[in-house]
Amino acid sequence: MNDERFKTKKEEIMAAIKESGFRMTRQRDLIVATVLERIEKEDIAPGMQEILTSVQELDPSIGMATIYRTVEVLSKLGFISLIDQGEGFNRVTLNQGDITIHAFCRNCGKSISIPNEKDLIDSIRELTLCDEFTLLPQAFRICGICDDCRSKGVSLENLPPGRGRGMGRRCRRRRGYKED
Amino acid sequence: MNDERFKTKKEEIMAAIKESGFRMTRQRDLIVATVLERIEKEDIAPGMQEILTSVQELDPSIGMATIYRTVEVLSKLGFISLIDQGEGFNRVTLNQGDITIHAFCRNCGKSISIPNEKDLIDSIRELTLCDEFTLLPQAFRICGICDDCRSKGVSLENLPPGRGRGMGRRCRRRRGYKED
DNA sequence: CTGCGTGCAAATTCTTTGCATGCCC
DNA sequence: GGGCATGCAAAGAATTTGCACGCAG
Repeated sequence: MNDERFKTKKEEIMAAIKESGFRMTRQRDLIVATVLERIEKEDIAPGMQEILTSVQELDPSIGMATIYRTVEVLSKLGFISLIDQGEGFNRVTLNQGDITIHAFCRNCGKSISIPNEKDLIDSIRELTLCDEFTLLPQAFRICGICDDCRSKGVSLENLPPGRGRGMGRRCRRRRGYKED
Repeated sequence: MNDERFKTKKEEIMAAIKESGFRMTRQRDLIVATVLERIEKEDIAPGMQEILTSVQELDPSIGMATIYRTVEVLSKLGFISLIDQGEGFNRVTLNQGDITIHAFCRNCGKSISIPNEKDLIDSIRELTLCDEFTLLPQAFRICGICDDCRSKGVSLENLPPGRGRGMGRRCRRRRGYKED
């Protein structure tokens, strides 16, 4: 993914934000740029916390609420999708056309490229076009075990927990709990 | 889905629980039965709260923690998957073989049957078997708009929010939110 | 100017866990 | 009888929101 396309995408998004009646702010500019950079240059679907951390390197005053609110706008405009990989939080993926497939290794979390992704997308689109219902633009996640992990002996039997929102979390800290 | 198969499935699960070293309890029996009934008879992927409510009709002393803990066991044994449809909570689906596809209408929430589901499953399996990575047993969700809603004029443009864990929730009720 | 967007902190919801006690094997 | 399972309530994490103020248009 070259700078050319990166810039084009960013401008496309910014234009759409304005056209839709939303306002273009310094914060939104930074967030859009950060998300695009993460996704397009590192091929990673970033989590909300990661986005916040990156954005705060450029402007520490930006808070998490703004990240969520901007992501909501981008989602409404159809540019991104939120996917839950069972890690306990959502990740942001860029929509490629109407159907995006995101495969990852459930052991190491790495993105996995699907050899015939286009064909698979076509299969999904074809099978669901047949008049039963209208497919919405969306992102699919496929979980597997990558080659590296597999060769290290990781298999279905010895996978780490990782199901549910935080299932298997262990350490806890105390925080003032409010009762009313 | 007839009673015969329902019973068989339940016994299969209960046997697996014991064989794996877990214990079979009155609570687990009720939960397994309830989940199977919901899924196989009503063709619905129930949420945790729904399961609790149903189970409590049979035994009001059972708490949510037990539901979560039992679901975790069933998930570990590979019988079910948790899927997040962007509603703010997980739903439980029964794994059919290694790949399950669950399509639903993003407007009314109804389950949608995919005409050529088997073919689509084969496509996924085929494309991902090719030595890049090992596909894990899992459930996919496909969001669309069902025929009914579509004919009522629902389209991509006027869909209710519904993305993220509660994104777009508007009316909130106080803490003790129970459906009854 | 007008009112959307932001920052902050508190609130909310779903989920998980510590602990005392129950009951499967 | 030993130890996993359960119930309860508190804790925890991610996400959302109310409010006062800032800034885009």
